[in-house]
Amino acid sequence: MLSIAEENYIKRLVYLSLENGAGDGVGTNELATGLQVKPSTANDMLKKLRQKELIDYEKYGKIHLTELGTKIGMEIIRKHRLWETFLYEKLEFTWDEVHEVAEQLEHIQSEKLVEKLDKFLGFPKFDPHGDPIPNQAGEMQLLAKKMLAAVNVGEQCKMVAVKDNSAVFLNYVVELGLGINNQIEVLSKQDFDDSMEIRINGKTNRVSKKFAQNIYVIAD
Amino acid sequence: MLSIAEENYIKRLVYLSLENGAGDGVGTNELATGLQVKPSTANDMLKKLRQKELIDYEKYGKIHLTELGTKIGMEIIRKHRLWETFLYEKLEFTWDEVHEVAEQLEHIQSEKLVEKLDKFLGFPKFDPHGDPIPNQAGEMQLLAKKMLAAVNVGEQCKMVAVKDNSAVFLNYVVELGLGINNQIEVLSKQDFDDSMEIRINGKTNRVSKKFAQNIYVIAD
DNA sequence: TAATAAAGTTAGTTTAATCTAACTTTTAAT
DNA sequence: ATTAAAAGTTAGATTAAACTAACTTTATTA
Repeated sequence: MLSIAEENYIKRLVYLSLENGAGDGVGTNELATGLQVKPSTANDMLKKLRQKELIDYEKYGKIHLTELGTKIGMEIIRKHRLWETFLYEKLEFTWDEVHEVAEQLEHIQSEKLVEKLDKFLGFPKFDPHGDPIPNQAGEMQLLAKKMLAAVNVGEQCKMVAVKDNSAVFLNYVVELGLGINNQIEVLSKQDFDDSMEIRINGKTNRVSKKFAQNIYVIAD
Repeated sequence: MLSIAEENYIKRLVYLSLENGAGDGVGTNELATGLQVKPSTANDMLKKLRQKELIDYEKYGKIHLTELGTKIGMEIIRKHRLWETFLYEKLEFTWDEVHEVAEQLEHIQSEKLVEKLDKFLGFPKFDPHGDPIPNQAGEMQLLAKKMLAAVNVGEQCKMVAVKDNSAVFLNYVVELGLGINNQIEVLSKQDFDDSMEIRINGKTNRVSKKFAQNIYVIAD
């Protein structure tokens, strides 16, 4: 069984592998930064994880998760997202509060707990941030998510997730009356600063480029 | 903030203090045995906990929790029993499965989580084992749980827990129409074999001494 | 009450996860 | 193509929580 520290390294590796795309692999410094540890610390842990056959890499080379490592990582993400859903749906936590507590809950070891929780929540497919929840086999729906900034004038879309999970950003989102699965229509764009006018539930707002680059949508 | 190890020592000290009664204090070996560590390990931790003013003791003397130590201990027990209740009531865990998982969940740090969970469960006063759940202030109903076998003829009581968790026993309990919080009236006792006649929901049954020694009740 | 057992303590070691500082390899830029 | 910067590694130190072995104090009992 893995320690909490080991689980955190594996989880971060899954996220970074997805971000970097395809078989690009992950770097030591990148990983260390993401975990807020020094590269030397990450390096030590990487040796241990390779020993346990959860990752694969050569000295000075990129890190890749093995099949086993990926499976374990997906389980942790599954737990994280199920707990986020629980906190949001059942305990009235807000969007920005769920993450921190889920970071702790994701390390609880009990297969039965995860499956019962999943059932209790009605087998949700997405968490409150709109991110897909992996199933028991570690598979998850990849929805063709894109940035709001990439939507053309006159088109409609549906918000599915946010990129930035900070409290300041999420508060702003809520203030705009925007939530998961809400429709957004792009009314106009300014070439000068890439700000855009959008309509949410009949209400029109102007949002910045930075904002539009932190909202994930799907075509609608 | 306390580490999981520190929390486990404090929790065990609360239980042992209650068991030993009044101001008797707890011994190092007793504590070490309860936590499945060596006395020397416990001794080191005790120094740290004294440093943090959670306990009070002199070299070679008995250990007493301070007011702060007791408060923290009761919070951990509160969390443990709320989680047990959650697992039992909401996730269909059985009586004997809840403890192990609650041992992990009790260490999650989030005041909001505890209070929201309490509310979600409808502010329960007892956990699935019939043990009282401390309130936010750390106070709990001290119910003098006793064996059904110890109830006098003519008295009424309420079942709060079972001692034996075996399937054969639990099946028998169910067959008798007995469940948690059910009233039981002791109608008569046979001095010969200590069997007793009891009334459950208007139905009268004769049960053995062995049975009566495996049902916990409180006066009613 | 003296001897022995039980309880408690100390000193020194181990392991996991972190750090700093110094070093090596790879990558990028002039 | 050299060299400087970035990325990655190694060595040695630290802290928390555990251990063993040896020791001291307190309690028991013959």
